[in-house]
Amino acid sequence: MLTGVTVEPPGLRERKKLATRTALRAAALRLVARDGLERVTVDQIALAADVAPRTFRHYFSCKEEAVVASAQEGAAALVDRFRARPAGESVLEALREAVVAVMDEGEATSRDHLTVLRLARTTPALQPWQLAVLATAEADLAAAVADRVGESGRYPQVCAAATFAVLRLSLGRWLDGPAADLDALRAEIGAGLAELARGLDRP
Amino acid sequence: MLTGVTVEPPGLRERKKLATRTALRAAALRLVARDGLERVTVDQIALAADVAPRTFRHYFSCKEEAVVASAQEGAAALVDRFRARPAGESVLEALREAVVAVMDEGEATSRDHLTVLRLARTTPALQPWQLAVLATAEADLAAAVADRVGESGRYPQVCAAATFAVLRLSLGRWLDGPAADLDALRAEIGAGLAELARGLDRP
DNA sequence: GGCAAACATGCCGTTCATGCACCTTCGTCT
DNA sequence: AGACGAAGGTGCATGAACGGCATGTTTGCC
Repeated sequence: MLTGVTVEPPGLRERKKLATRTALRAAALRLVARDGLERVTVDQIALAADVAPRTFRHYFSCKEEAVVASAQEGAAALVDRFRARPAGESVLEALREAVVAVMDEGEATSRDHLTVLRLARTTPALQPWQLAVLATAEADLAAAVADRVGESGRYPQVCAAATFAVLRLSLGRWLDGPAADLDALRAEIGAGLAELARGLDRP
Repeated sequence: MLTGVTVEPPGLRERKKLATRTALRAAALRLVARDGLERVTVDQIALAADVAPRTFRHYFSCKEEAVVASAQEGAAALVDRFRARPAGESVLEALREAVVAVMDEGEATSRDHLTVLRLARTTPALQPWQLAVLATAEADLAAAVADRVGESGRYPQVCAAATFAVLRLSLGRWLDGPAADLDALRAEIGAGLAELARGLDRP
């Protein structure tokens, strides 16, 4: 099992809650990707997700948060894959393989994640919320790194923060660059992580 | 000269504009630090800064942005100090010394910066905006690093992103830790940057 | 002095955001 | 099985936020 939290099967209530949340974030992403952030209201998102407008704010505090929620799932999946990597790999190796694993599997999730990234680059108002998502996932990744190396000091935090920074940069550079295929993205991320592994100082 | 942008002395209009902006961000920080983010309205901030409520949104899109604007000045100062470091120092050395220089000088600015950090830790709604400030400064720092090493590829971006990540983490760890003096903060930042210099991988 | 651009302000409508009360649905206990 | 408590979903009301537009005022430049 990859998710290390809930062991008992979630009840009907939990599943409905998750379904509502998923419907809301999917609707938010779809509408905003189609019409632009400014031309979508919370009411429209709620309507598209078949819930009352008031219900929307039980899940998200604003439409920006709903849009980037898809990226949150991707980041959480990355942490799960990292925890599942064999102990033989070094920390950065395991991280790189986890990234590759996440990209290779969930097609729909992966595409949502990339859609969010594209949106965040063209819509400045989304950037703060996208960064907040990364910061949240960063704490989880730091805990996972701490578990892996058996040490809970500064290193896991620095490692997690630097990794997500490289991930964010690499995706940006990939979207800016000429080659838009996944292999180019893997190479970009690998090169970024290699720089972290090698040490960042320069004379 | 440290600021490498404007060469001609700014006219009266520019100075008044800057004064208004400064008054607004100072008022925002003071009121929010005193009463909490939720209990301060944009109208109150504008009133305290002696401008019309409508004028506020010519400068900031929301009160959160006004509060973290103080941190933006601190980050911009760091980039300036980094550019001023002698060429003999390595990149991370220069960054560390720039941090020390910023902390040692501007007493008022430094305290505002730290106040923002403290607020951002107790007020989750501020976190996205604080991170956005760092991301903006990150681009400037990457450009400065590129100028220093004479290379505009991936390395400057990774270096700037990792540095700001370490800075953010170190300040957080310092605020959490027992010793609240500036020497402890310098040590924390130095240790974090040393980890970046050494390379982050672990077996 | 005069002119054009930029800034500050007021007005107004839309959207956002949240507290409160109520209803429905789910989980659990007996 | 039936009942009860808890939690989610909904509607309503209210205050704040946000942004376009028109207007007066200041600034920079000729």
